[in-house]
Amino acid sequence: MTELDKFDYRLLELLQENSRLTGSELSTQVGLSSAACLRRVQRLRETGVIERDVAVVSPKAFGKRMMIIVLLTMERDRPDRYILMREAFAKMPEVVQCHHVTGAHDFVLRIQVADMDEYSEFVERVFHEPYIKRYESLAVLGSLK
Amino acid sequence: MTELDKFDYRLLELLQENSRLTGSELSTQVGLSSAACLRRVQRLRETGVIERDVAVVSPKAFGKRMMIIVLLTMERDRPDRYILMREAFAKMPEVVQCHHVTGAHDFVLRIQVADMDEYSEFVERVFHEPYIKRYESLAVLGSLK
DNA sequence: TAAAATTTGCGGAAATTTCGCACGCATTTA
DNA sequence: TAAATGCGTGCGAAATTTCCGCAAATTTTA
Repeated sequence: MTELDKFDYRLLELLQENSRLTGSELSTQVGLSSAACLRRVQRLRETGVIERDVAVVSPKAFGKRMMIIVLLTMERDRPDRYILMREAFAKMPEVVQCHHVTGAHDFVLRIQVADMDEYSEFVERVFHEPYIKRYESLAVLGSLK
Repeated sequence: MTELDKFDYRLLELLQENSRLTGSELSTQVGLSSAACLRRVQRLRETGVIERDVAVVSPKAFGKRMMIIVLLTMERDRPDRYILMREAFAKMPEVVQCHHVTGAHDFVLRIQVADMDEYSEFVERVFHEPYIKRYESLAVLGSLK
């Protein structure tokens, strides 16, 4: 893949904000013709610089009003457990993000639920397992980006 | 806003995966005409159920190969500092996500940088301030979603 | 500096989205 | 109960957007 120039960076910047911008809208912002913009965007997609395009759905519209970040520490006896955990988290609709990390904790999860009841039910179901040593819940008051 | 039905949920599910699906592609998956699908999607956007559409850019394509989660604890003397901090974080390109949380920590940041040098430079510049009491860096080994 | 390769802008063609309209279905109103 | 009203559908035309070929321009290579 060839190098990205300032036009590509500008396009990426714009599309990260709003991927529905049309060729001519991009054109006026970037200073290239509409066709040139679209060609470059197409290429950015093909080469994997743009991995995918997604719709961001409001959690509130789904009635999911609470966000919680969980720091998870597992028992150290079974390293293969990490892979299983990741796969399990991937399937849970409450888990909107999951990072495997180094340090005192093993996983950082971002959880989205309707209310405290739903969360405590989730905790009961998922975290009360023998191979989970500790978990710390941080309620999110507000977010950026 | 009126209630969402199973067609809407199906559309949201599909568009969260790939927001570039065309009307006719949605049509075959959902079982409504192309026009009906697009009308519903348009409505979901207007009513804010779909907040926005974004391109997901590969951090690696930008040379940002390291992801770090930071747990930040501030001094408790200046509550107004939180707002300033959030605004400051919003402007930093390294900070791709920022949550203000309750509990032992105050902020959870997700940081994206090229390498350790760039990270230590960032830490030096941002975290070595008198009103920051403590920070814990968790290097991300892998992520889901 | 000349040749080669890449990218651009300009149309027109193809694809996609938007819109008006008539219809069916359910709920409300008289 | 019958008529009226509202809402969403499918169809097809119009509008918009994307895609693609081509010649000119620009950049890279030798």
